[in-house]
Amino acid sequence: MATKQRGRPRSFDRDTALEKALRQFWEHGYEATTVSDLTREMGIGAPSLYAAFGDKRTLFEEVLVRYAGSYGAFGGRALAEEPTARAAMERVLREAAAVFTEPGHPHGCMVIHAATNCTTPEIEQTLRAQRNANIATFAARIQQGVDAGELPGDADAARLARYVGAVFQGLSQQSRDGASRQDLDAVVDLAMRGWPTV
Amino acid sequence: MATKQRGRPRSFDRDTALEKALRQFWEHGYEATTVSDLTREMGIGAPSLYAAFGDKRTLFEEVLVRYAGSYGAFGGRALAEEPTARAAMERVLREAAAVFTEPGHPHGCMVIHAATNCTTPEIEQTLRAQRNANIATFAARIQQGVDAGELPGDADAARLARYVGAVFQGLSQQSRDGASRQDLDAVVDLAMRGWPTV
DNA sequence: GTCTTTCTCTAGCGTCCGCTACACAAAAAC
DNA sequence: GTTTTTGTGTAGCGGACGCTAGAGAAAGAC
Repeated sequence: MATKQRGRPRSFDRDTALEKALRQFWEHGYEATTVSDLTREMGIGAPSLYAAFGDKRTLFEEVLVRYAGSYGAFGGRALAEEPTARAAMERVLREAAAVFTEPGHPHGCMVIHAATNCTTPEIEQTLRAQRNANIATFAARIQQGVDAGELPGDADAARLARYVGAVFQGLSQQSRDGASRQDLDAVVDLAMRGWPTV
Repeated sequence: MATKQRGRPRSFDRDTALEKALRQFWEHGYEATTVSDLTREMGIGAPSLYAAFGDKRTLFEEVLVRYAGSYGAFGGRALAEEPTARAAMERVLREAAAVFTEPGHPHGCMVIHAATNCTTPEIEQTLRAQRNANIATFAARIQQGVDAGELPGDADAARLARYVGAVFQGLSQQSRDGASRQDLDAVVDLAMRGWPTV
């Protein structure tokens, strides 16, 4: 494999261009980002974009994968690495507060904001499913904590997970509306006071 | 005033048509709602729409006023009628959980979701300002509670208000993603556990 | 060098967008 | 009745959208 390519080589770096596309979709959302916006930011012509990435929707789907593996990967790490359910959920929220307000890229969570007003139902549904799947992974981690006796035996993992998800989404909206990392950390402080103890 | 109109009378009820427009904007957002969608749902032709409501943007602004005075009015009532800051904030969240999931109209809060991915910066900014203004009214009510000794003297009204705002926005997103009123009530239960006591 | 393969550029396709000119219809004023 | 005023329907404007045909440019294979 990886045999030498014949023909004229691509004149741009595909990975760099993909990152530029990601930033555009993150900032403006799927539909509000036009192919013209993309080609301008990526520094390439429309035919090059279509040759390298397929159509706009396929490009967006590739952007989603890239996002999940980079800016959106902190959640999975927190779930895997923290010793307790509470520590995992708090770390998810703390890192969200940090990433959502980090300078140098758009604020908030792309999965929450990129297809809010979307006339392509499949795209809207894809992101909605992603959000609900994330909450389901929270619930699974919390249930582990319940089973381990970290939480009261009658604690409802699904409800706690939805609570964390709602706060997470609130943090994202707040960061879009101008809140600072300190502002969001204060929200997390208050949110974690609701966490049940044995 | 109210002297008899000359000329051919309007063949549709303006208020009914405005409510239909509100539902469309609430459901799909400002930009994803086309004039064609509006005329179809309102049951009128495009020239009638433009004669009665001005352009699309002016119609949306009138829809915002109507929303604030109807579906969005519960917040102001809670702030004015409840005796304590805590009761006011909890009622805001409880009524949000109810309204956001009420059958018969779109779910969630229009001010939060109608201009998320919006290429008209003025519209996006108008709704952002509305959201932040709402949080500021929360802060003012909470400060009253602090001054009245309902809360610890060092309680930060602005931070508490932002917390309530974040939970409010999380409830709205959750309702859009399919959460039931019971689901949201459970979120409010947990959220109010974070509220400070003297 | 020539041939083949692949990328890039110009130019423009068809469609939908918000919006409106214009002719006609329906009411009050007279 | 006629005149005046205003709403409605048809039909289409200019522009932006996502996308692509076709010609030329730039590389490896030989």
